[in-house]
Order: sequence, then C-alpha cells, then structure tokens
Amino acid sequence: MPTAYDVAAKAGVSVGTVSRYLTGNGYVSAAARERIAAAISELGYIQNRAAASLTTKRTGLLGFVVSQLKNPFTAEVASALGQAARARGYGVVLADSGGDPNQAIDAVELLRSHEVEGLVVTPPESPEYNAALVAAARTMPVVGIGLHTTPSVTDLVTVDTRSGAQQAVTYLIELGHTRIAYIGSSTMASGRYQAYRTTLEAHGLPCDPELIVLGSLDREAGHQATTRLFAQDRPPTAVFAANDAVALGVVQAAHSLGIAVPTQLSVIGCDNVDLAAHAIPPLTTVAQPMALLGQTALELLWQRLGPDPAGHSPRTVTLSCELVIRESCAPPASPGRPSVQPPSERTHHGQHAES
Amino acid sequence: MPTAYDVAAKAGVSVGTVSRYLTGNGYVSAAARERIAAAISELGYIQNRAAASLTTKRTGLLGFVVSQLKNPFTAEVASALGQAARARGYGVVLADSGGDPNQAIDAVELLRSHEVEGLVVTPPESPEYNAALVAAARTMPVVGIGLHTTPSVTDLVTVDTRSGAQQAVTYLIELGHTRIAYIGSSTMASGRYQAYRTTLEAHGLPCDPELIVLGSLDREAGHQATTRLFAQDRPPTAVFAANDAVALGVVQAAHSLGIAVPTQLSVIGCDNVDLAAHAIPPLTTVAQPMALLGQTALELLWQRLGPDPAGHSPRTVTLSCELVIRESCAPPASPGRPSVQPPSERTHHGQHAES
DNA sequence: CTGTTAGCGCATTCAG
DNA sequence: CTGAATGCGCTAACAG
Repeated sequence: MPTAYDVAAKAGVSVGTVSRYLTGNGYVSAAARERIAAAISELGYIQNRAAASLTTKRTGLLGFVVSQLKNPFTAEVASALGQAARARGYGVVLADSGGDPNQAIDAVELLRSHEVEGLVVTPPESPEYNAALVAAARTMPVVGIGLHTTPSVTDLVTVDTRSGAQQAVTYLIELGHTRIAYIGSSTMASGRYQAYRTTLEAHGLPCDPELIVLGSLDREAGHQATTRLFAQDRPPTAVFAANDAVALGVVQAAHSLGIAVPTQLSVIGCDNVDLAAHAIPPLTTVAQPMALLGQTALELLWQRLGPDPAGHSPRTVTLSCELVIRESCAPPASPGRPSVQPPSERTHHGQHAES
Repeated sequence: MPTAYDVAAKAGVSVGTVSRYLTGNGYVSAAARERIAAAISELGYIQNRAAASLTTKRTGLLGFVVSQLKNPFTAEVASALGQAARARGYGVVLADSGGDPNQAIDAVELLRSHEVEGLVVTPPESPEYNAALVAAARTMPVVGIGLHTTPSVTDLVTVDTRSGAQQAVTYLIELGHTRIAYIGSSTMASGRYQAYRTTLEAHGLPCDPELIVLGSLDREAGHQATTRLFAQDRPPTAVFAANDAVALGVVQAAHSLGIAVPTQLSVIGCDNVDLAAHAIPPLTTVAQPMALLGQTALELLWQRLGPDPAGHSPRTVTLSCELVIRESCAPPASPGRPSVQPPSERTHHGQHAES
C-alpha cells in the first residue's frame, strides 16, 4: 500500500502538498496538481481514511442499526440510506441486531469503536438499548427511523401512517362500503387504528366493535381474524388491514372460505412491500416512502454533521404515505342484484411509490 | 472522548499496560487489570480502532458489495454475514450498487479507503467492475457469493441449484407427472435448466420442447409463459419454475385461467423467498440456504485473514439446496376419473430452511 | 509484569 | 503557493 509519501516522492513534492491536494484545503499549483494526480493513478494510491481521521476527527463512517434486515421495509431503507451516504463520500456500517436488544447494544459499541460520526437506528425495543442510545447521543448525532418510541434526544423521521390510513378508509367508503373491518393492533399501529375510527365517524358511519379485531401483525393473525369476522351474522364487505402481511392473510382466508376478492370482499393493506404487488389479486395498499425514509434520515444526520453548531434541538420529520390502488378493492356487491362474476384478473402493475 | 492515556492515568498505570489489557497481548497483573477495567467503565472509554489499525494493520472492518439489497435473498445473506462478522468483533460496511457497475466500482474504492480487511461481493455484472475486483484482490481477500461469473482470483461460495432442481423435478415425477414444463432462463439459471432436462431423461421421460419456455426471470414472464403453455393442445400438468417470482406468475396466470393449483396444475419454484410461504397456495420450492451462504462467506474470509500464509489458491464451497414441500403440488388429475374437488386449503407452515 | 519510546499515515500549523 | 515539523490515539518492541 503506497502512502502519501510515496505519492509525494513520485510527484516531486512534499507530503504537505499531497495532503492539501487530497483534502482540497489550501492552494496547490496546477502543475503540482497534475503531477500528483499522475503519481496517484500510477501508484494506485488510495487515501487511508483511518489515518486521516486521527487528525480530522472525521472517519467518513456512519452506523445503521436495524432490528431485522430481512424485513423488506428495512432492507429498502438501508439501501437508500447507503446510497445517499455514498453519494456524499460516506460509508455505512450496517449492524443487524436480529431483534435482540443485547446484540443491538453490542452493535452500538462496535460502531462507536469504529468512530462512526453518527447513527441511524430503527426503534429500540428495550430500556437498556434505549439507554445505550442516549449515551451514544451525547457523543454523536443519532437519528431514529419509524415509530415514536425512540428516545427524545434524537432526531426522528417518521411516516404519517395516520393520513395514509385515512386515505385508505376514505377510498373504501367512496367505493360504497359501509361495513369496513379493521384488523391490526391498537398499540403498534395506533395511528392507523385511530385514523380508521375517526374517518368512519367523519363520514357518519358507525364503528361496529364486531368489525374490529386486534392482535398481532402477521399473516396468521389476518387469517384468523377473517375467519372470525365471517363467522358473524353480518360480515364486512371490506377490510382495512394494519399491514400487508395481515392483508395477505385476509386474502388467503377469504380464498379458502370461497369468498372472492375483490367482488365479495375488498381488502386494503399497509406498507406496499414487494409481496403486495405479487399477490392474487395485486393488493391495494398504503405505500410507505421507504427510500425517502432512508434519504431523509441521512439528510438529518448530514445537517448535524455540518458546521452548524449542534444548535437546534431534536427535530421530527414526518413523511406522508400514498395510496397505491391495485386490484383488491371494488364496490360492495349490492345485495339487491345478484353479484356479478369476478372479472378475470389480469396482471397489472399499480404505480409504485419510488421516490 | 477519553483516550487510553486518560484510562492509564486514572488507573495509575501506563498506556502500555492499558494497551496490553485491551489487546490481550502480554501480561497484565490481576490488580492492574481490575483498576483498568474500573477506569474504563468510569470514563466510558471506548477504544479507537482507527488509531489502533494504524499500527496493527487491522481495521476490524469488512466490506460487502451487493447489487440489490432489496432483493430478499441478498438481504438475508447480508444479515447473516453481518451477524457472523460481529460475533468475531468485526463490522461490515455495506455498499449497495443498485445494479450499477459504476457505483459498484466506486463502492469498492470507498471500502478500500476505509481499509476494510476483506471483501464479500455478489456476482459482478461488468468487465470494469470485474477488473476492479481483481485489482482489489491483489491487496486483500475477496470472496464471491453466488454464480460462477466471479473472477477466478477470488474464493467462492455457491449453491448447488442443480441438485435442487433435480430434487424438484424428481418430486414432480414421483407424484406421477409426465408432462412437466420448465419456465425460466437458459443462461442465468443454466444449472436448473440442465438439471431439468437430465432428470427427465434419467426417468425415461421425453423432453417436449413445447413445454419449455425461456425468457426473463420475473413474475411477468411466468404469467405470459403460462398463458402460452395453456394455449397448446396438450398443456402440462406441472411446472418447474426457475425462481419463485416466475412461479408466482404461473400461479397468478393459472388463477385467471381458472386452472386450480395444485389439483389441475402443480407448481414448484426456486429460492424460497418469503413470498413463497405467503402465496396462495403456499408454494413448494427449492430453498436456498441464504443464511448459510452469508456465514460461509464470512468463514472463508476469516480463514484468509488468519495467520495462515496467503497460501492456498482460490477455493469454492458449494452449498446444497433443500426442497421445501408446501401446498402447490399434487398428483396429476387422472384423466380417467373425474378430478376431485380442490381440498379446502388451510394455513399450513411448511418447514423452513433456517440454518 | 510494567514504563518508555518510536512510529503508523495523514492533516495541520508555521515559516518560508 | 510549498516544505518541514508536530501530534492524533494506539500498539509494539525494548529495557527495566
């Protein structure tokens, strides 16, 4: 590995000049500039940022701690974050805790030992991890992604799922549905749940407790909830699910119950994971701006890293959702006339929320 | 940020001793050890690995360059790789090229400037990128994941999809199918295609060219291929798809054509992405050992990083696939007796290939 | 077992 | 505009 001294020698200048060339601080004559460039490419020289960081205090490294990289949502955020970082000459050290708070804590320590300049984290799940984050935040900027459980010392970028949920329910109402079920959790996705209720009320629709099933947020839960809903006297004609996994479970259950989607039951999900487009039928869903989340998180961090005094207090940026209309929703089958045969479904790409 | 000197002062020893304590090289008395530990935790001291790397030549950083982190396959490999690395005290800098060779090249340079000790890469897509990798390999170990297109200077960990494909086709044959279609690509997944043909032949089955549709590897392709297959006089009773996306397309097409899966058409995919388990019906598929891939890649790198002289030449580790049987396959509807009603499908978790 | 010292590769003064 | 000198935080000999 050639060093800056090697470059200097080959270019007939001193290290100081090479350094100035590299950092862009201070003046370097065009002639020197040229010779240095030549030397660098001949030698295949690559600056050692670890060494540079010793004096500059900037490693060019950022840390991203996630709880589940397999989660497509997380993966896409990570992807966008990483690309945005690289565009600014930064690398991101990725640490997947696998949902284990202890691993997350270890990860934070590892990242700190690598002198990352800032941290982006998905919502912490334990008080200990939370404390580790607070401690870290005393040393460097930390921005949280997602829910509001992140300690308040950090900047935050979240998604206004509430308005997304509102759009979804409104859409269903406008299609003519009046018996709209909610399947989800009241805690994890409280915004969606509340939006569901308020939107219903805003349209003068009753909020039948029989149409609300609260539980976990996986496919299994969606499946069971649907079975239960249809065991009732007056089943819903539409379901708003708190996420796509649940929605998929609903579709699956409907299928085995012989209920056609969307003609007999409209289903709408949340997140717009890849799964959604591939479902049968392709799922109408509230899309999360995943790429934008990553980019925004980086932007927030970037500002904290800038020259501006650590001035401003924790900020929160809220991104909005977008309803992606595919083929899992239709007007309710009017009980008056016999319900039509399901239209033959065809492959159709709904617009994606690539931002 | 406290330094080792601060720790030394507080513990009443010298930096040398602190360093020995930290690295584990050389002896440190129990007494000193204790005082140092105390000082460290009181000060919240964290070793600066960038500084350490200056002398040790070891940054504790690894690089992972991927082409698509959103790809669930990649994400899971990355997750496993990262966790394995962290278990050894290493961090991994993740770089997503988004499929752009130029970005990939930039990424490699960025990683090198951060002095990563080794590189793990998914298959390169361009000659230039390939060259960059070869250049990098002169400086540090590089291990490739996936297909065999990776330059031969590197270690490689691949999956024996051929045997997986063989299992899949054999399974179909044992169920009684004789008209088994192949939908996929002959280039990208050549192993699978060849295995399809040879397995058919090995069982004395003809290899009807009308049952082979080659194209791209996405859902759309699967959909179209299926439509085409069923426009023929003698459609297949089973389809082996080169990946899950294609298989999903097949299922979708079958659904719109009014063909029941699995009673009228058996479908089998490849990869076992999350999608597969969530499909209707849950998809039987050839599972890739994604986590194992990541772990193995790390292990290979680890060995190269060890004291052993850079001795041995490029190695290739081949992992085997496993057939995950879910609900998308059944014996062919015997034309003799009327085909039975589709059994009501139920949620059922096939075994996962978590390793 | 432990203190001392000399770099590692680079960015910065500070004089020229 | 540029060279020489100093130190970043730590490890690795080397004497004690």
